[in-house]
Amino acid sequence: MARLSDIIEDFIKTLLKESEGELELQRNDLASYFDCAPSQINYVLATRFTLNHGYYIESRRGGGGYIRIVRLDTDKDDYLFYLLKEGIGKELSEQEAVQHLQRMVEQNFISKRDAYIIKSAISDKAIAIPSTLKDGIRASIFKSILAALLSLDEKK
Amino acid sequence: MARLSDIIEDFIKTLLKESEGELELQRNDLASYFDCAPSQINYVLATRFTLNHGYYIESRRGGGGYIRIVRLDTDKDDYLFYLLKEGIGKELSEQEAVQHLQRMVEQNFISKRDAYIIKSAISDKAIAIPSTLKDGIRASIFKSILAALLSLDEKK
DNA sequence: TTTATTGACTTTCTTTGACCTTAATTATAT
DNA sequence: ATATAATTAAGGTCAAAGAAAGTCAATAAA
Repeated sequence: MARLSDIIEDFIKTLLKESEGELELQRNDLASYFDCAPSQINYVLATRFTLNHGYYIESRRGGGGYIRIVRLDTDKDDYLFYLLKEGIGKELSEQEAVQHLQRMVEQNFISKRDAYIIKSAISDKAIAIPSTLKDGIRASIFKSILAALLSLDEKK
Repeated sequence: MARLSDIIEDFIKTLLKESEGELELQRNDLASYFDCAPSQINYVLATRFTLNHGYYIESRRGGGGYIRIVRLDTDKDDYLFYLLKEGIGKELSEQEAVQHLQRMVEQNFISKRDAYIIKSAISDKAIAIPSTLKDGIRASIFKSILAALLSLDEKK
């Protein structure tokens, strides 16, 4: 018997296909649809819809709350997608980050202005914590920015 | 399922646009128009029309009472400079950061795309460290970005 | 041993209502 | 006519209830 988590994963991916890569759902609805604990939805999201997998999750609690799942656009830019999935590991130095940004500008994926803003966000000065932690934070911030850039939603 | 508070927020913002940023209304009228408790109007104002959001609220009780909402329009560089120098202290919550970003978008200081990228950089998820440190890092990253935005303006 | 499942508990956000304060108007007493 | 009291007409506050999602650790399954 296929694991429920896999079934839920497939279900969400089907929904995403039908809705062109962007989807808002109610955790409790989905849980009761599959007759499982609500927290299992979180488990599925945490293990199969991470940034590294190419998905971006947003959510809100309270009345009218939701979970929003965005499939990042693979076609948009292979290099960025590669960076997000494999090119950036657990840590990223300032120097490496700047090199990535340079290349992104050269490839015309972001403007010089974008690069300048992003650089300011991930600079050593901005990340004012003990240096042992810096590269880890920088990696996660950089990935988060890549996800935003790859996000389908052009309006934003 | 759309939150009533959001609908009321939009309604007020539409009115504000029509009246060039200044508006007087009756709490009870608005509440009965939306068929909600009067105190929900206060909730909307308290959560969506704060100073950080760029609004100023004045009111008066008793007969002939009113609520006056004023959108604070400012000069871009003045605002960024103020925010950088005084408006943001040692710590900045994600919520506050988003409020500032919303205001910057509404005032056309930055694009929605910019805001989206910046938001991704300062989100709780991106800053993956113990929560006691998060707001401090966020403040310093946010300031660093503000400084970048300011210096981009100077280049012109 | 790793991966899934479950459920108790927590946090966040929204909605509602009971009660409080302030201002204006109207009625009453001097 | 005037000062005062009562009434009415606003808006404010706060806490409780409700509506979501998140976390984490214990167990179960593979």
